[in-house]
This record gives sequence, structure tokens and C-alpha cells, in this order.
Amino acid sequence: MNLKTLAEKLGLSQTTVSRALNGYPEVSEATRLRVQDAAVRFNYRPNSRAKGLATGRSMVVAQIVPGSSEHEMVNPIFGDFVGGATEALARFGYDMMISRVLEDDEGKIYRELHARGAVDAVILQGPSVEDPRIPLLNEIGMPYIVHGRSTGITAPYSWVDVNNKRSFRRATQFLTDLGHRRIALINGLEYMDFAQRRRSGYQEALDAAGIAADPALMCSADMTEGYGYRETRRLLHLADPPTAILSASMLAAIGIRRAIQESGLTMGRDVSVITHDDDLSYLRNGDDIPIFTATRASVRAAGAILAEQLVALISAPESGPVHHMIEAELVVGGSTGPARRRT
Amino acid sequence: MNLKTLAEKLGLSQTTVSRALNGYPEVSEATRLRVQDAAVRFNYRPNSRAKGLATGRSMVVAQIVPGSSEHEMVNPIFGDFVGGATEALARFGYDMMISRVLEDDEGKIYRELHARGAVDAVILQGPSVEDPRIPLLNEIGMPYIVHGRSTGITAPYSWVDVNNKRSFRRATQFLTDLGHRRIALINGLEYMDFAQRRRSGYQEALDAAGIAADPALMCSADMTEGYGYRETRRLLHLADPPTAILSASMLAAIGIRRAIQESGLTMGRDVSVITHDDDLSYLRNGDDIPIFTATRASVRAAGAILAEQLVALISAPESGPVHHMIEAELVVGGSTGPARRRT
DNA sequence: TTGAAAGCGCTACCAC
DNA sequence: GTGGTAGCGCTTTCAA
Repeated sequence: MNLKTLAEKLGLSQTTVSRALNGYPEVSEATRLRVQDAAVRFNYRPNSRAKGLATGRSMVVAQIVPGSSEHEMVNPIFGDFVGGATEALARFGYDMMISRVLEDDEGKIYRELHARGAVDAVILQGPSVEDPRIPLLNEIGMPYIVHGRSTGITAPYSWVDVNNKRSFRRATQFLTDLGHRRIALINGLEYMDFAQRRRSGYQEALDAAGIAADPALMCSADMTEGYGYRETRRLLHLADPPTAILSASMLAAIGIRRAIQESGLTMGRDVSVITHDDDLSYLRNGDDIPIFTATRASVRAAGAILAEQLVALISAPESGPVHHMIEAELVVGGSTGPARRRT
Repeated sequence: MNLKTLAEKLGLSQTTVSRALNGYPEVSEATRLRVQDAAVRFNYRPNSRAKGLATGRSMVVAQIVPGSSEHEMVNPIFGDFVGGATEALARFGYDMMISRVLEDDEGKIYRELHARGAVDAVILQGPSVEDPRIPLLNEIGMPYIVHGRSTGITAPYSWVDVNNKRSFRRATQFLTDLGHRRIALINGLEYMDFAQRRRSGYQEALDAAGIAADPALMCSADMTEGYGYRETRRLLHLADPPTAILSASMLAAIGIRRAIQESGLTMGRDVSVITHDDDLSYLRNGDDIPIFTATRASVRAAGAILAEQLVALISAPESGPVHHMIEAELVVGGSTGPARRRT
């Protein structure tokens, strides 16, 4: 069923039917109702491609799946973010498209998506410090929002970010308040902007507590289970091991817990772990592990927020770049006993 | 840059330029090269929507994000599957679109995607037993491939599936061979077809070993961390607890490990755990936990395989439905000592 | 308040 | 081997 046949069935012109369906004011209420009714009856849906051709907009937003040859795994919370964004976009009539790059040249994909007119805007994931994709997108003239920020970029750009610095400062301070002085940070790749911000929050809290940061207690790599495991083993074998570990990844946390357990230590008593991204709802009562967590549900919410900002940006580009900071709620799971093995 | 202006620049007709670019034979090599060169120089990309309108194909495949109001979390391996499928589809010129449903009426989405001409085919995730979406898609006439199978559907349909039954039979047999007789199964929702197949493989192996299945050792629910944790606690508090646990989810496994650890038991010595979907590369040497695992990389590969089959299906629908069984390689991590707490 | 018709950018048929 | 042209299904002036 297309516009033409629908119009014929109604004995109206395509123009009138189109107007009635798209909420134009110059249609009488009577015909509008008649048209809408018929559209439902015949299960009419305007053809996306034809509509796109005529309007010059595709009503599609693209997202590049992170994952080059180095880190093949897709972050497990990626699905949550996409789910939240997709759902929110759908409410505004947008579809979500996923692209994936093999080479390092992610810019090529953006250029092509734009030239093909395949998408109206893109979501930029995992920005690095001075991310080259930002000036590229500015040059191309494609609307976009960065999920995160990019230190060193002077040109204006739109972003939606979680306040990682504050989260990690608070988490670290939570530990120093309990008396911990040997606090390890198992961080992500530090060319990633968010990882730098987390580290800087950690650093600030240490400074505030008068603790000198120990390079032996900090590490940075692609967040995997094995990485969390190996680093935790290394940390626990130090002459002066940490009494607490700060992590930022669900996957790394699995390895961390495992390494602690293997060492015959008890989490929460011997080593406190603060982590991210877990479903820790079942740990809230009587547990002995103090845990801060940005839940997976909050990741979905972040996706939805970004989507809404993106729609706003597309609709009113003249308003300039949009910025939105998400102050993630930190949830404490488990009881919050003091550090046992203080130095 | 569009066809028209490119043709003008070359002093050729749109027809010729189009033919040269799309590999039609009736163009002279000389002009073809000239055209291709110009296309690259001017960074010309045919407009997707216009091309789609003209050809009647959208070159887009859709995937519905699983996750209704009941299970809000997206399966963490979802991203891996999508990544693999997206990459493979791109090689054939297809884009991947993600949709998400709020209501239970997933069928409505398929109907709409089809009516709008937004996609050429869809990927059906998480089929239940007698999944109603299969007859629906048959009726609509939209090409699709089911990721998994659906017992009870008599109509022909295309699928790509992992041999879950065999995997779980082998995993269970692996345990019975080691002397285990109390083997628990922490299963997914059993209206899901794959969960039923896993259970049936488990059952077969028990039967072969002459072990009567104990309902107290089996449970079924949405695979979450908390679920794995609670069920493992329950199991370990039984008068006659299991010496081994079979799980099938990365998330549930986190909870399982935690519950075991809290009980003061040691995984591998007191309780063997067999699980799925983990990055367990770091457990392969000298570890005391026997673990079978379908790695996340294999999930990506499955996505790629499904994508290839889907392209084949779209290209040659007259060949009838396609079927592809993936025999997942089972990886043993850790050493494989016998059960210690046999009954 | 309604309708005719000119595109949007491309493919594909038919003629040369 | 090359080019003219009629659509694909919709929106959007411009007229009535």
C-alpha cells in the first residue's frame, strides 16, 4: 500500500493525504479523520526511502561499534547503551544503525555515511584525548554527539558525559575515609579520555588525604578479565600490597575477584574492591564488601539521554553545541567496615 | 556530489556513469577507468536512499534488541554477535539496523519495518519454543534467519544455531567421567528454545551415566548475576549438595563464583564449575577449575556466519530455507582433577 | 481547503 | 558502447 493507491481509495489527491497524515493545518478535520482511519485500516506506512529522498533526511542515526584489531571484544555494556539510545530515538521517529570498522580509519566511515546520505547524525564512542574524529566531523558538517569528552580539543563540540572524575574522587575518598592508604587503580587505556579523568579524580582524592601516589599501584590497559586477574596478582605480591582496589570494568572485576580469592584473601576484609558496571543488587545486605557501582541500568539511561540531546541538536542546529553532564549515582553495596590491613 | 554533476563533469550521460560504476559489461574499459577515477577524485558515493528507491531494495538488515520490560539488561555478548554480523554484512554492502521493542508485540515492529521498506531482512534472536514470530514473518513475506531454532514449528524456516544440546551433553559427560554424580544445572528461561536444548543434553548425559536427575539440582530463570548467586547458595545449603555446577551465562557465573567463595569452598576442589561465554584465557595453566567455555570470540564468529547465510538467502530466495549448525569448540581451562566430595 | 506537477538521485528500459 | 527518459514513493511549491 502506497500513497498513490491510498489516495485513490479515498478519492483524494496524494497531496491532501500526505498533509493529513503529517499534521499539516490546512486540512479539514473531517478529511483528516477519514484519511487517518483509512491509513490504519490499510496498514499504510510511508516508504522510508522515498520519504527520505523527498525530505533530504534519512531519520537514521549511526553508531560505530568500537573494536579494532587490538581489542576485539565489544564492551559488555555496549548493548545496554545501544538499547537505551535506540529506544529513545525511536520515540522521535529515528532508526539506529550500527557500523563497524576494520581499519584504524574510522573517519573514512563517517565520510562515507555522510556522502551516501545514509544517516543524519552519528554517536561518537570512546573518545581519546585530542580525538581526531571531532575536527573531522566538524569539517564534514555531520551532526554528532560525543559520548564522553576530549581534552585538548579547542573547537566547540557536543557531548554527553558521565562525571567520571567526580565518581572516582568520591570512591577514592570513601576508601581514604575508611583509613585505607594503599589504594590501587586498575585503569583502562589512558589515551582514552574517560580513563584519564578517572585517574585524575583518584589522584585528587589521594592528594586531599595527603597520600603520595605510588606508581606501582597504578596500571592501565584494555579492560579484560585476564588483565584484572594478572594485575591483581601482581599487586597482592608486592612487598607492600594495597588494601583496596579501584576498578572500572565489569570484566576486569571478575578477574580481580578471582585473583583475590585464589590468594586466600577475603574481599572486603583483606582487600576492598570498588568497581563499576555490575548488577550488585544482591550484595546490599550484610555483605562485607564496600562497593560503589554505576549500574548497567544507568548506562541504558545514559544512552537515552544522549539520544534526546542528539535529536535536539538535529532539530535546532543553530542553537549550537549541546553539553550534558550525568552525575552518576553511586550505590554502596555491602557494609562499609574500615580497612583491616592498614599500613 | 551526485550522479548528475559527476556525469556533467565527465561529459557523459548519467546512464553510462552509473553502468561504469556498477560493473555493467557494456561499458568500454577506457571510460570505465575514467569514470572510476573521477568518482574517487570527487569522493562520489551514490545516495543510499535514491538507490534504494530505484532498485526496491534497502540494503539494510535489522535486528531487534532483545529485552522487554521483564529483562531490561541486554545480554553482554549481544555486542559481540552484532559486531560479527555487522562486519560480515558490510562486506556485502549491507548496513545493520537495530530496533528495540517496548511492548510484547515484537511482530508489530516487523510488520512496520516491512511496510516502510526500511529493511530487506531481519535477524530473529532468542526464539522460544513454537515462536509465533516465525509464522508471522512467513506470512509477511520478509526474509529472515533465526539465531537458534524453534521446536514445534512445522513450517520451513531458516536458522543458524549452535549445537547447544551436544555442548551440554559433552560438558555433563566430562563431569560424570570425573566421578561427579551430583551435578547442578543453572539454566536460562526454559521457554527459550536453546535453554530446553541445553537441558536435554544435560539430561542425556545423566541418563548415559545411570544418574537419576534430581529436580532440586535444576533451576531456570533469567540469567543474571543475582540469580546465579542465589541459586548457588541454595544448592550449597542442600543436605546433599552438588559437587559440580553447570551454567551457561557469563553473568550468572559471576554470582556462582561469588557464592562458592563466600561459603568458604574452593572452586575446582570442592565444587567444579562449567560455564560459558567467558574470557578464560588466563585460566589455562595449572588452574584447578575445569571449565568448558564457548568463548566470546566464537559468538562474534557466529554473527558473521549468520550474516553470510542471510545474504545468501536474500540473493537466492528460490533456493529455499538455509540451515547452519555451529559445532562450538569446547575449551578446557584449568586442570581436570576428579570430584572430591562425591556421594 | 484541495489538487497538479515538479523534483529528490538513482536504475533500467529502450533506442541509437 | 552510449544516451534519453520513465519511473521508484514521497514532499512541496504554486494554482485554484
